[in-house]
Amino acid sequence: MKFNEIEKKWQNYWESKKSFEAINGTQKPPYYILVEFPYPSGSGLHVGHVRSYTAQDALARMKRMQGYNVLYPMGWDAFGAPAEQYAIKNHIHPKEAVQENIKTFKKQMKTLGFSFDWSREFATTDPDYYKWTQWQFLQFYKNGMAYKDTIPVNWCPKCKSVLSNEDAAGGVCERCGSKVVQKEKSQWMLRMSDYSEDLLTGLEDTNFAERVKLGQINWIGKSIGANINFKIDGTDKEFTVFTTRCDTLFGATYCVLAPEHEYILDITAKDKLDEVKAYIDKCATKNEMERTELNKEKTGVFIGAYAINPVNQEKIPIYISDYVLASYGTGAIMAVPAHDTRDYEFAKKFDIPIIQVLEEVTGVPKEEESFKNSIVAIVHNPKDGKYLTINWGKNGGRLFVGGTRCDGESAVDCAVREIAEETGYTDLELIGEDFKINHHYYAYNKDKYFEIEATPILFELKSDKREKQKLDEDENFEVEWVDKKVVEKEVVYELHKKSFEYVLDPGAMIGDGIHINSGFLNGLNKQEAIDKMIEWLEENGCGEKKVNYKMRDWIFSRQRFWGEPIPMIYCEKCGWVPMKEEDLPLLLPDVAEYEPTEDGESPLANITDWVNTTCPCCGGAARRETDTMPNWAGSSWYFLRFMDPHNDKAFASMDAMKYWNRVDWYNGGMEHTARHLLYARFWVQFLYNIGLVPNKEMIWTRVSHGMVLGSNNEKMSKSKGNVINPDDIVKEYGVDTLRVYEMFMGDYQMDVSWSTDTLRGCKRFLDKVIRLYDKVEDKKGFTASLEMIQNKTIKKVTDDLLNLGYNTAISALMILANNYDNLESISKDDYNLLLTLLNPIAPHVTEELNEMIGYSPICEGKWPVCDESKIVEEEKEIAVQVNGKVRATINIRVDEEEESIKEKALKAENVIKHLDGKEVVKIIVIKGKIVNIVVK
RNA sequence: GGGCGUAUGUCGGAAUUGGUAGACGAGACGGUCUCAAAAACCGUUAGUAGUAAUACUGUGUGAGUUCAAGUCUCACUACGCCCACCA
Repeated sequence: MKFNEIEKKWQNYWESKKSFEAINGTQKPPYYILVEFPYPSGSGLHVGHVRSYTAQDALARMKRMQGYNVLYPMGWDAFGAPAEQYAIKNHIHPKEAVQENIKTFKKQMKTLGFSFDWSREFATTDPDYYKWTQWQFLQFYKNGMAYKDTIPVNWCPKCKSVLSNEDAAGGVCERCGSKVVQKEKSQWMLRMSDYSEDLLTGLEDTNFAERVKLGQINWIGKSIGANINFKIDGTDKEFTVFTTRCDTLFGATYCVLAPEHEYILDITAKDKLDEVKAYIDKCATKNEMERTELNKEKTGVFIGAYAINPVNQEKIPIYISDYVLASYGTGAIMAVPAHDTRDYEFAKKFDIPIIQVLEEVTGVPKEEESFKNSIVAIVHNPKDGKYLTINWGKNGGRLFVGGTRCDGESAVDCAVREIAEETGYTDLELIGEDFKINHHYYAYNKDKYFEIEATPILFELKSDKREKQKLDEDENFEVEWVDKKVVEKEVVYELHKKSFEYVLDPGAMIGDGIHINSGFLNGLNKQEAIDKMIEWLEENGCGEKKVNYKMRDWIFSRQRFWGEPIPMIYCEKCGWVPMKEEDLPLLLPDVAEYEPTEDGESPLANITDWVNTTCPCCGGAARRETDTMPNWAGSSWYFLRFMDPHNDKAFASMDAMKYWNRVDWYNGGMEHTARHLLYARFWVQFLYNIGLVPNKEMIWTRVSHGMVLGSNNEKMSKSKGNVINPDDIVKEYGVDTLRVYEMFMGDYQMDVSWSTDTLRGCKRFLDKVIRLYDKVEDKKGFTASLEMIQNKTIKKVTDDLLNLGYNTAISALMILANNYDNLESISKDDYNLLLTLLNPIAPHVTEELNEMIGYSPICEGKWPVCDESKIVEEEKEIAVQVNGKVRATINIRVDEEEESIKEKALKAENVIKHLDGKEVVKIIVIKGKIVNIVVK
């Protein structure tokens, strides 16, 4: 039989037998496997889809054989912009395009033999489904979790359309290339930020992959810092700043308020008012893109007022600048230019003092050290770009000029003196001093440990004028000018290396170190100082510990047609009124024009029949909300619906949800690990808090797969011509080959590129399995010589299918098949075992071969269990190392005594050779693993 | 700029979690079968030297910990993804 006939035959069999339908409430233990439902795009199934669906399918098939009631559902995340764009162009309702695409997807999925429970299929665009999405929105609203706020949106004046951040990347409309502007819009918001802490702690009740958890943690962005109150000089007013670096408070040399800050005009000096107002107005007209543009020159205005630094009562100037965001923290910062990049740039531009309060530490601090002030002098010759170094050769390598400061001598004076003494050059121009470094070292000539505070200083050479060097007797070095490459390669001493980096690329010192110029913080590192400063602030009533989250509330409105209508009505008299629950679903109207309005309202706003309605509260004339929900809405709870998909009384019954309990295994793309997963968890936690779902976390394990790239290692795309269509592969090689290949191609969690060569190798493997049929004899039981490898393979495959080790599972099966192939004949049971283990990945061909030997269908049978007693090895070959190098191997019994292993190891021929003339110091025996003989 | 991840033969990738690096597959080369080809089968395949036994080198770079490092620690480089004036 041809493989396509075999495939059809078994697919029909499964369908007619309803082999994969999950039944709510059976006695079997439930197991819920979920894979992200796709957006049914026009281009059909991607080979990437095939990879994750096959992986989960293999797990589902194994779990069923292990006796679980497996729920492995599939549906469609079918709202979204592409369908709407298509509809605008072709003047048809998006739902028609969506239906067409779903048909294609479903046909492809069926061809690939995925064991989805199709009886539970739905699309987010089904009114029966989005009715409940709308209903849940009403619950958010009724519990005070949904509110309206005015938010700037990306607006393309040419397309007359609101753009997502993605479509507006770089401030340019992705579709037409025109410049994106900001437009204020009143939007629905969900109070997601209220759940920041719960979403963080909830992770402990999940089994998400570590990198997935990290993604969530970073997105939530909890930072523990401090609020610090600054009094405004000469007034009784004060303002509060948020900082994560309160340890640097002694280095604060100015403050900055966001242009939107509420106090500004109250505290601005009279003669500065016009200037300040002008700046505020200018910022207001700038769009978010312009304001957040990278590498932009800093702008700002001094407002003529001063703040009092609470820790040292210093008067420091207050500026306003748009690099401070009103929406984060308190909308005001204390600026520490020495230790913050943005503050540094601003201070340089406005010539504000920079005070270093933290020193980087190099070398290793020791107990008893002598202290010195010193310098590292770097001299640059602008004529040829070379740097002045002194080369000590074997006695210290290449260094810059360095030296110790005499009493009362400034760092620069010291540097000038040392340069003259050691190299003779005197005609220098000072370029700059950089941040001091705290360095620890051991001086051989003095046999002493030193701690030095070293100042890196950069000079330019003005002329070759040179005097005689004044060298001590022991100063025996060459003065050499070398270029930057040589410096980077040969100046390896940490202090000098760092100094060079500092002066070459001056900027804020961001890292950890020890505090200086900081009163009671001196000598402490960053974390110690933060803790101590928070303590001090709280004791002195001028600040407090403050937790901040990056995560904001969820902007829940989209100015689009093809989304769930938001079931809210605006009445002049009653304000915003929710629709009555019994009137849901609020259907999308059936029209054929979806042009957005002139002013960026959703296309729904044009459909007056639909918009105009009556107020559910007073019965008067009212208008519907015309914005729709974001794509994320429907996908935030679809996994609950799969538990009870046909319920018309509730989104899912509590009984059904309690039976399935939660999603045991959820797989999807890495790109969704932050946002989709966070939205879904937020949604569930809210439903839990109002008593509608049984668990606070409804997803247990989450794993993310890597992408399937084109054979050229780039993302598959039509324009690059590297797209592989799964249909073509199926036609030429068969479904099972494609499935085996996609599981074998590489580490499941990492990106892999397509290789048709390797695909052929998988075909060969399946051909070999088919050929093995000719070796099957009508014998009873298992072939004795195969039992060990068989049981090892059972164990390996079972473990691997549960741990994403699909590629190694297949490799183990290949080894088993090779073992079979080496024999003259095998038994039916031998053959059936191989077929069963391979069945989850290659279900069609294995069922067929299994039927040919007269066995009943694998999918109705039991998954084999490893007999541990059969895999105990008695003898083992282990390596013998001499000084860590393998010199021989010896055979030992697994339970062999250490003494006897030692004896054998020492007798091995090649070992004897390597012991010759050496003294054995130690013999390390790791039982059953390795012997290492240490010799001198 | 930040966060996360990755780096192993010609290629995709293994490595019992610190214990014989390169499993399995691909490709290449040589052979068997054949009039021939395909398929299949057998052999070789990290590098260098050697007929061989064997020796040396070798998991992005540099240091370190250890009897022992692909695996742990630190620094660096390159690439990928996500985020980004987040204080």
